Amino acid sequence: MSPDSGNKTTRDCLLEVAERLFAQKGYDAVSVREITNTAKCNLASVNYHFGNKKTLYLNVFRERWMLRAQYIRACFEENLAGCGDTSPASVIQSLAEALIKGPLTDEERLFHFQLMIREMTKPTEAFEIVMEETMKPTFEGLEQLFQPYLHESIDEDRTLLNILSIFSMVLYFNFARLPVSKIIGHAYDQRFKDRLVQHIVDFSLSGLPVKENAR
Amino acid sequence: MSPDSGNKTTRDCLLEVAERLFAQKGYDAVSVREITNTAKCNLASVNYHFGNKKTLYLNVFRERWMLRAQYIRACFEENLAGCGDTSPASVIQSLAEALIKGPLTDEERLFHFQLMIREMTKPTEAFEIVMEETMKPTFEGLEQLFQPYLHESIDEDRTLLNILSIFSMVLYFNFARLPVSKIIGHAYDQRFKDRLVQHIVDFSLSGLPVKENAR
DNA sequence: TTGACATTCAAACGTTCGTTTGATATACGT
DNA sequence: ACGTATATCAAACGAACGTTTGAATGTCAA
Repeated sequence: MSPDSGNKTTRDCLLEVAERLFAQKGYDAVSVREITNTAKCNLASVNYHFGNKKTLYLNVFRERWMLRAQYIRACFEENLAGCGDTSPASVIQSLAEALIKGPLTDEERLFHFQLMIREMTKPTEAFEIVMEETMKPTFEGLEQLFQPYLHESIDEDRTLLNILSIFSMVLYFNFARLPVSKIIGHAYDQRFKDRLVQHIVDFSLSGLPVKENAR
Repeated sequence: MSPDSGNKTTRDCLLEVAERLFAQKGYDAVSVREITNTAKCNLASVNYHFGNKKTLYLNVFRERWMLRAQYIRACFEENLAGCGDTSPASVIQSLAEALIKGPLTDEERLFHFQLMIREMTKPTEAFEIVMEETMKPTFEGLEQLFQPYLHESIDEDRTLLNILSIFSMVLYFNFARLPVSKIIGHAYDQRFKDRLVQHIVDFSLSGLPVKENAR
């Protein structure tokens, strides 16, 4: 046993290193040699433990990505339970906090959403995992939570568009840190993340803060 | 002269094919051989006309991406001029229409935003082009348009966050067609795009359509 | 201690990559 | 018609790729 350092198995070490590199550079830009060198193990170990590079990538989603998605979901449900009600304000607040501050470290969160974005721009087999086992259930849950509070005239499609819009903001502020930082002019520290959550809640509930007489 | 078909030069043909493939698959997943085969020209022509693969990629941004960004911007300004005023509703409507229906074909629009997303997740030298020459100027213009209509208490940062939120929706609905289609349950036809524009305007101005007594 | 199994290792496999080369074909001013 | 610059071509270059191999090492029940 000679993985990265500590008592992790070579297999786990490969998954950990692979996740970081795949998220940062994308599947094709990372070589098996780069993974095994970073993990300080033999070149052949990827094929020994996972069969091939593609299956390693897939297992990053199965064994790591899915786990993180479950953490985030659990955090959302805890946040919401702590609110005492299921008003849209509470739901959005709980969701934004789980996704932007949440249970993950900054690094984990970045990898998580980078991998997600990569699957959306160039879907592989992992796309099904992301969609069917994570996004669809979450969106259906949100739909049911919002339903009683929305105007009766709002059909299902519009509710989904609203949820997608909230999701797009969370996703964007998570993966596009670089351009956001460039435009806003400061880093993603704790204070900024608090502000981000507040902004997403405000914007989702009221849109632009326009003067009444100017609409 | 033996490019793709018609009277385009080999150089232009290479740029055209390269844009499509880079957008669809990403820089590393596309080989020079795949580009030159698709463009029906010789393997060496990439190096003859552009020096190397990386410079070809960069020129896709310089000669094609930037041009499209200018078309979109011009379309936005036309739309806004047609509105007769610069109220937030008119600005957002003009912006959403330019970006979602706009002057580009569906294919062009997809490539445009896919390339943009790729630069945001893994920036190269092209990132500077996207940020400094396109996004920053656009955002500053929007900021000045919104300013007179927003509550005086709103500082610059909050205005930028609002603009980024609108932008995140447009970006998401443009590049994430696959997951959006999967969740909404139908394709990106003209009717859906009309609806999308209307939704973005509504959501940006009012947020969720929540009953008054439930906020 | 032995034998069976799981894991790690250095080395090599054939393939594909980006790039270079030198010959050949075409276009154009003189 | 000639000479020069421009463009295209087939072929080859060395390097890096994913994967395979077979020997070496470690682990542990019998």
